[in-house]
Amino acid sequence: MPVHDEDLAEAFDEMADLLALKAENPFRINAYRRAAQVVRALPEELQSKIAAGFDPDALPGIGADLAEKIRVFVRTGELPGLASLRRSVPAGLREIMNIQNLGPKRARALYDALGVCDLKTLKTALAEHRVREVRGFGAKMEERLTKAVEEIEGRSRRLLRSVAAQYAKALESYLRALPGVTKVDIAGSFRRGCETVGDLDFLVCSQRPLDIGGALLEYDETASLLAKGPTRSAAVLKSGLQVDVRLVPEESYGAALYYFTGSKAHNVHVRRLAMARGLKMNEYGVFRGRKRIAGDTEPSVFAAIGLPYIAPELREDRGEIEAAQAQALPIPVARSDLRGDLHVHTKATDGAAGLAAMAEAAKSAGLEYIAITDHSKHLGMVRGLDASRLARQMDDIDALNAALDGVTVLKGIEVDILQEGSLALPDRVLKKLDVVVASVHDYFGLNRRKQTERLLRAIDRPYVSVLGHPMCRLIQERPAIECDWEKVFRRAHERPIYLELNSQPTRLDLNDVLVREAAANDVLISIASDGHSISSFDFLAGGVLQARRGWLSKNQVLNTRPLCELRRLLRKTFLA
DNA sequence: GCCGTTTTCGGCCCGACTGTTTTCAGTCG
Repeated sequence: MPVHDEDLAEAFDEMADLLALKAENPFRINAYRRAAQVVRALPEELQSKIAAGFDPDALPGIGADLAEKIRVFVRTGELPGLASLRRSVPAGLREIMNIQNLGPKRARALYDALGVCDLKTLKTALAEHRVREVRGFGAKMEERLTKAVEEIEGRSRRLLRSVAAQYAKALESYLRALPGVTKVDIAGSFRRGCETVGDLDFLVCSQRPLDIGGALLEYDETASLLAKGPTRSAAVLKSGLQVDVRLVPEESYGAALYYFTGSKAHNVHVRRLAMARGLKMNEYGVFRGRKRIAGDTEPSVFAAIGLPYIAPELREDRGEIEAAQAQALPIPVARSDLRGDLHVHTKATDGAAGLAAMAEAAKSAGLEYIAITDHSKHLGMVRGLDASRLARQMDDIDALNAALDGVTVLKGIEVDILQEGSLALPDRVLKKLDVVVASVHDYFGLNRRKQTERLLRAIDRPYVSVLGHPMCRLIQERPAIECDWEKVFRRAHERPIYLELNSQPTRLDLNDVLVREAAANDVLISIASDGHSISSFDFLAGGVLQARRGWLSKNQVLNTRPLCELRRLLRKTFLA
């Protein structure tokens, strides 16, 4: 029976929630939460790793007990102890303990006092004003909970980073323009470049700190103020996005920026490290005894605890701290390292602009080359190119290149991978091109074995250069295909072909974990816009963020190469 | 339940804010 890492992580999370409801040892609870997080960050599924002899005890935060539980889970799909725990705690309490302002303690208190055992009974108790009678609760809390329950039903979910960016930039400008404000930064998951963002964390330095809460209340886009204090204010925007604004003194700005950038797991780990060195770390600085020894800038904080600077995108406690200690951190690729884009559409198929316009836009975006990769003709792609239209486009590209200065257009195609792994155009057509991006656009639901075989067969075709948006996911809309990525990466390396990191904000495909794994298999990554209009090259910045989260350095990215070297690398993908 | 450059036992990150208290617990990030 296939057992997935996400199922295991969810079981660990449930274990933690139920133990919390029983007010068990918080450190034991935390051990389960940590285990869930560690499992979620794994690039390869545990079931196959364990089958190959891997000992889960080797994972950080996993000891003898959890290792045994993992082995049992992988074998049976059951987490030892979870079933009996479920019987001792009402199931519905789990869903309400994650409501804002309700935690395990309050959820339990409502259950004990009122018999509240799920969302429905909670709603009733709130409506009948029985909650305010419970010891530890009151009218205010009742009001907050009522609001939180309403919000849950409206399902305010995480926003794509690119969407959150619009709200973030507007509020940033507003805060920056306030009298007395000297510094503004956006920290949190936004700064770490996460693909989705749940809230926005602002850091502010101001000579008039007491004004900030009021200013936030007066902001056009503020729906309601959640908190207002001398160092922290919080609000919900009309967009549903929650905003936290922290006020910090200049001398603590770096420490606060570091602290509020997170991730939480990274912070906890680094703080343990500092503690082992006899230092104390918080958002105000690094302290030896009472003496602050660092804190005005982020680099000063790193220096004080004896670590090299770690880029925000890496701060997930996925090995970056150990790498930093070993002086083995990557120098993450930057947007300015990109010289080209190997996945671009035109109005010949579903794009909005013509060849020349896309080439000029690429040049303005600082690129030296692009590959035009319109769709192949296939089911569902109404205007996909057949062999004759493709031939005409190739002639057009020759003519355009003769006229262009400072940017070169390569001939390519985004060819469909058919259900059995063959391609939608014959080899004799593909071999005339510079770049062949092969992508899956249908049959997403094949099982793991079939999907893996399909991709391996496509990789083995003699004229394929890049596997396009390999996971085929749409963030928050469509899950990734099931696939043995380890096999795909190994085959891509042997062949060789390259893997795409598609920069469309809804795709970001490969994701951070798999990008890192692909690069670890010595597969070059093509960071591509998949552009359909002249503004699409802006997406590359988001792709680069994801690449940085996947630890990629410049030399691991295909399109950082100068054109002549790129041509050489592309020729290597064409067999015979 | 994990873990060890003071420890194999006794720790485990830490401060802010709120509401409900009468000195603090719970939640959040």
